[in-house]
Amino acid sequence: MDLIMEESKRDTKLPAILRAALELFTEKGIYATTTKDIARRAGVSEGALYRHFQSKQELAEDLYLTHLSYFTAQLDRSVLVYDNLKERLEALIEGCFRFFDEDRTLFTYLILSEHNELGRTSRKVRHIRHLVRDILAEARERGQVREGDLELFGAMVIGIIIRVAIFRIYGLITGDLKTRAAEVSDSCYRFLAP
Amino acid sequence: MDLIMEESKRDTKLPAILRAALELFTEKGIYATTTKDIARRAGVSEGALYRHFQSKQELAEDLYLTHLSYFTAQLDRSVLVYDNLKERLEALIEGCFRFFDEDRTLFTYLILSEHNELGRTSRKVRHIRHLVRDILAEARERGQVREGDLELFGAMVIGIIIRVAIFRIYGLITGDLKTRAAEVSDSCYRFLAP
Amino acid sequence: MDLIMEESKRDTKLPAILRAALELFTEKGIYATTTKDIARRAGVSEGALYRHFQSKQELAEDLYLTHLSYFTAQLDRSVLVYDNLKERLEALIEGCFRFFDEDRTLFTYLILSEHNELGRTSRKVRHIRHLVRDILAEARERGQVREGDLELFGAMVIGIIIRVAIFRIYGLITGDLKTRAAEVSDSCYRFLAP
Amino acid sequence: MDLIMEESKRDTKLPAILRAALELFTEKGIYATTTKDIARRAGVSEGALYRHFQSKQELAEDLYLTHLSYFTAQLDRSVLVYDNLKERLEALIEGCFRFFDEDRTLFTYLILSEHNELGRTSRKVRHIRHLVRDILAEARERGQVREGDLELFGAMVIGIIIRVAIFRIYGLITGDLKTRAAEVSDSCYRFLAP
DNA sequence: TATGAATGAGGCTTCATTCAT
DNA sequence: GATGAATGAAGCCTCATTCAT
Repeated sequence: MDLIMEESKRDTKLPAILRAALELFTEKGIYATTTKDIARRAGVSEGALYRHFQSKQELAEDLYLTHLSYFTAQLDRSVLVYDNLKERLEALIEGCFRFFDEDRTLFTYLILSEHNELGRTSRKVRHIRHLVRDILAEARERGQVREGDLELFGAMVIGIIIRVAIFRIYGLITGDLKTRAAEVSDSCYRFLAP
Repeated sequence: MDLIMEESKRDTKLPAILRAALELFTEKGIYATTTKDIARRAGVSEGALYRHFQSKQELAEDLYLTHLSYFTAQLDRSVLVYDNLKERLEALIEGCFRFFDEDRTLFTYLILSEHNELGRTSRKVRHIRHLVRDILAEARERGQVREGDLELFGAMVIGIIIRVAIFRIYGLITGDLKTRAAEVSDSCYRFLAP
Repeated sequence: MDLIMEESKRDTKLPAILRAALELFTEKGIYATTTKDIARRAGVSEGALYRHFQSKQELAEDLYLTHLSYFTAQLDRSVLVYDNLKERLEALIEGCFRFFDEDRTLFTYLILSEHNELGRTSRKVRHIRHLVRDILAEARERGQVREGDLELFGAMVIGIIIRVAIFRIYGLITGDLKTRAAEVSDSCYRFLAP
Repeated sequence: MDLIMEESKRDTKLPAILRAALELFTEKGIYATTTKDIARRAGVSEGALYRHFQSKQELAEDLYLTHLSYFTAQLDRSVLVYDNLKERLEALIEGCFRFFDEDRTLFTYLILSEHNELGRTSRKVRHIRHLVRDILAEARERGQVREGDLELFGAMVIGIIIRVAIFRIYGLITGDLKTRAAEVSDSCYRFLAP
């Protein structure tokens, strides 16, 4: 009984606000999204936003930091199951694409958006960029990567993942990305392998 | 005499406006750039902008369409010199990277910015995306590309070019990109070749 | 038992609210003080304020009217003990300064603040202004005040009391004001005496 | 002709804005005055305020610093004509009261308002408080002031000037204050003289 | 023609007050 | 009765665009 009351007290409009903000930030960018937009889509008043966040900016940053931490941690775990480059690339790319298929909006906000608007905040958190760098560094130690600048290779892997997702959004590619994971990771392996 | 002075005034201000706008749009985005910003950096009054453009939006679009057309046309010519995938990739990537080295701001505005802010306008013009698509389609006809979805391959090539440039901007890669062109086009060829 | 707890709860919160409000109104002014400020400093919820007062304005007015009535009545009594101007001035000024020393915040709220924010309300209650006027009128009848406009003299006496207190707050004067009472009332007497 | 054009260019709404702001700040306080109030009374749009000032606060501070500097400098000069306490007090008080009669609103804003809202800004400028302090210090050196704390005496003189003006505003005193100057400065002299 | 003051719409944020729990 | 999330009305400020000079 008490529990229920507590529950219902907590029955806040926060989730609706978060979802509305995420969608709009992704669709139009943080700047172009107005607080009124968010409020309307969330079905609340504008003032309600400010019970949960001090500013629109803070809302955007919270959304970014919270979810990106979670996503990267998950991806880290998936990758660490394996110890060779080929399987790690597969795990990485499949993890990304599965996430894209499950919540395209969130993936777009976290990974595809360039986020000049978040400023330094976006550097505070582990990103797939760091994961890729780590994967390649370890692979190099084990002799699983051919000669060449690792940062350059990292840029290429990440560029591939991101642009494939963007093509999917624009409809230049169709269907679930998951079904493309093997082909993409195979391609990456082709240019990385010794 | 008056005429000449007026002429030269006009000659003198438009380029300043265009350059100022380009820089600011690239640095902060179109939305976040104010007309006052542009006027101040160009050394003209705010009102003066409206002698050349009907709106800030039009200025942004003009800038995009004009330069992108020109760049893509140049790149088209460079690529058409060759008739095989390997050399065409080299021409493409070297063209892009050389452009990046020569005018990073313009390259960023044309190719790296996602430009939600330009809306449909950004679809009106030939983009390197189309060039890559054409290169791959012809290569496929000539049996120079292995099996696999061409759109997917295209996404990957473009993703690589773009992300390498972005890494350069963030300082994760250093030096002129031109020096990386061979390594990058070689990598592309490795995963595209039959 | 429950009743007692509730009773004591009520007993406990109203004074906290009143004190918090008084302090904040004095520090920042009524306008600049938010209900959230008051609630936080009093350790209650914002909603709780509305159990005791219908509005922030009413709280401010209550605070003013209640305490000022009480203070002026006390001062009236102190002054009426005497029947000559000299001693009455001493009683008046010592009463004011002692009050200042004992509860500077309350004195400031009642006497030093100009209270545009209270509007007409602040005219509803007997103020030291009226007491001074009465003292001087009686003194005039008894030939204890020299020639001159009594209202002007009243303004001067009150101005002296108030400004000395303000100087104390700004630290331009130091120590308990009580120790200055004799010197100040003597000065007043000097310019009032025939 | 050119001159006229230049003049008319400068024919800005700034004076109207300054006057409207001054009046409203004096009537209702800075806080309680909205930018909309100011704009309406000045007959301009709200945005127009921001061409001349960065914020409402800056407008309030400018108004204060500019005019107070000017007023105090004038008063300084009037007082320095004399070299004895009696005449200096007369010059001081007559200067204040004449100013009050000429522009009551401005005098109120500069001298009568407590201006918690201006914060530290209000300490940046010479105030009649400093002038009075200087007058008394010199008089003490010349043996023209009786024993006693000079700061306390200063507080009393200023308190008298201010409160007389406030009584005039409330209508407790009537007529031009200038006509009261002699009586007031005489009273001050009575309690200051040895 | 060039300027920059002005406009007016709209953005972000605050806050007294209400109300469901 | 107490809580604090929510409301809705302002408040301050920004900015693309216009227009008198």
